[in-house]
Amino acid sequence: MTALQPIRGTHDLLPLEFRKHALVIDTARKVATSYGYREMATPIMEFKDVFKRTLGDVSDIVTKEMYEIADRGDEPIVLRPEGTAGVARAVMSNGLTQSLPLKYFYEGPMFRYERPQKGRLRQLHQIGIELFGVSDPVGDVEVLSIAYDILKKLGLIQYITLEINTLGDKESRQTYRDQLVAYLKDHHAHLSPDSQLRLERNPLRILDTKDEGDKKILKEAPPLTESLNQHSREMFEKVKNGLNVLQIPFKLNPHLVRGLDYYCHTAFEFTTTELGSQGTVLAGGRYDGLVETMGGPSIAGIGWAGGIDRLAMMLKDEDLSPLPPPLAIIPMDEAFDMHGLVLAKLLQDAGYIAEMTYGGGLGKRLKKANKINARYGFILGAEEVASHSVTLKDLESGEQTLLPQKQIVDVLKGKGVL
RNA sequence: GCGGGUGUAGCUCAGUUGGUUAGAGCGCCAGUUUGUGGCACUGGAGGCCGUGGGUUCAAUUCCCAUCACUCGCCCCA
Repeated sequence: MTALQPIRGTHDLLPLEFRKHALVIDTARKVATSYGYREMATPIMEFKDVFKRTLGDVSDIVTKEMYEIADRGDEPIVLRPEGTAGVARAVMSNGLTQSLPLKYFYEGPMFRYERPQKGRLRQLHQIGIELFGVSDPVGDVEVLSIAYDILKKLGLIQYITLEINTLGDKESRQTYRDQLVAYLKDHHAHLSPDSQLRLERNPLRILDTKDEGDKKILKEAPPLTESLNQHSREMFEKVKNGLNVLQIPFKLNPHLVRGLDYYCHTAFEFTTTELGSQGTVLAGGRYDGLVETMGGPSIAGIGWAGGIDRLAMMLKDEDLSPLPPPLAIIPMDEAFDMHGLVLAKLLQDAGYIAEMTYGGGLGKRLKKANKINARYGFILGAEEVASHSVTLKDLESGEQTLLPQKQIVDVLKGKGVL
């Protein structure tokens, strides 16, 4: 039986759920396109180095969450755990650093070897936006605006809060890191075990702790804002101003720290309380140093990734537009099935959704027509076939009329059916 | 990776203080209705009670392990 289960942390997307995914993707694609962002796709597999170099050697994603694939070559290959590094790699591979700015939208599966939970899968699906070559904060604002529009169009924005913070540039970040570490070292013994570990590996993440004891210690800690240099402060001011101008509400969260190494300056998260502990639904920030760490020129970058699975989970069945009712093709006997298929094709070519009913006589097939929610049925019996006609039945009123097959498209149009 | 909970029919869930053939509702199939559906009535199929092992005369029930889901932590979208 275990062989019949999907692999842990993966899911089948049956039509109902698939439509929610599709709605998220279609909405995002439409909005991104309206901002001039172009859709692209990178391979699902990459050399391990692409992520190792960029995400930071100590991040969980690199140290323990990547699916490594056995390959015949020597270079280790992995299933991509996130999208940005691959897109940055593609920019360099294709020599696109000469044609800035670059504006991209992408969508697809990512893979992380984690313990599955609600909203946390091993195969997860993301939409994402990347903007390369714009160091001005107007880029930050634009990218945030795209995210906001998408969430709004999905009807989810009322359940979602935008939190933002700045990490400052490299210099500010380093200064602050030193200060924070110095302070926390004095309190080392009182920190939670998790945070003690983070102090070595990624001290900034301690700011985001959920431990009450840690939180108390952090209250007295030097605030990040004081370590920001002039430039970093100005950047952040402009971002906040821009959001105000566009009337995008946000909450400052000085404890917001992105996990991935490549982030600097603006960091943001769209969060919800609807999904339990997996509250982040879309997140990102600025990553000016990313391309350079991969061995390319120094190019500014900013972007975000959104969790399709999480967003889709927030959608209700009613958020989906109802499927148009199909036309049911009803041969009265298997002998007329082929005639039915021919008739169906006629309707399909005219732009209608025509669904065949299979097996059984008239009564059984009418039942099947009801089940697929058809509004009209096209009955084909010996009489109809002999006279190249068809009986059109209104499945709501029961009213039916015999008409020549040639006329059916016109008749449907006359009834206003499309 | 760490800690807690759950696992009975396609779905939602009863139940068995360890003891013959494990139930309901919905859904599915068929019949009443062999050129007329929705409603109704009648009947039927479908479960190695997640999987493997142990204890016992006897296990779906108790114990252990395992798998999956789930809640929290870690991490992240």
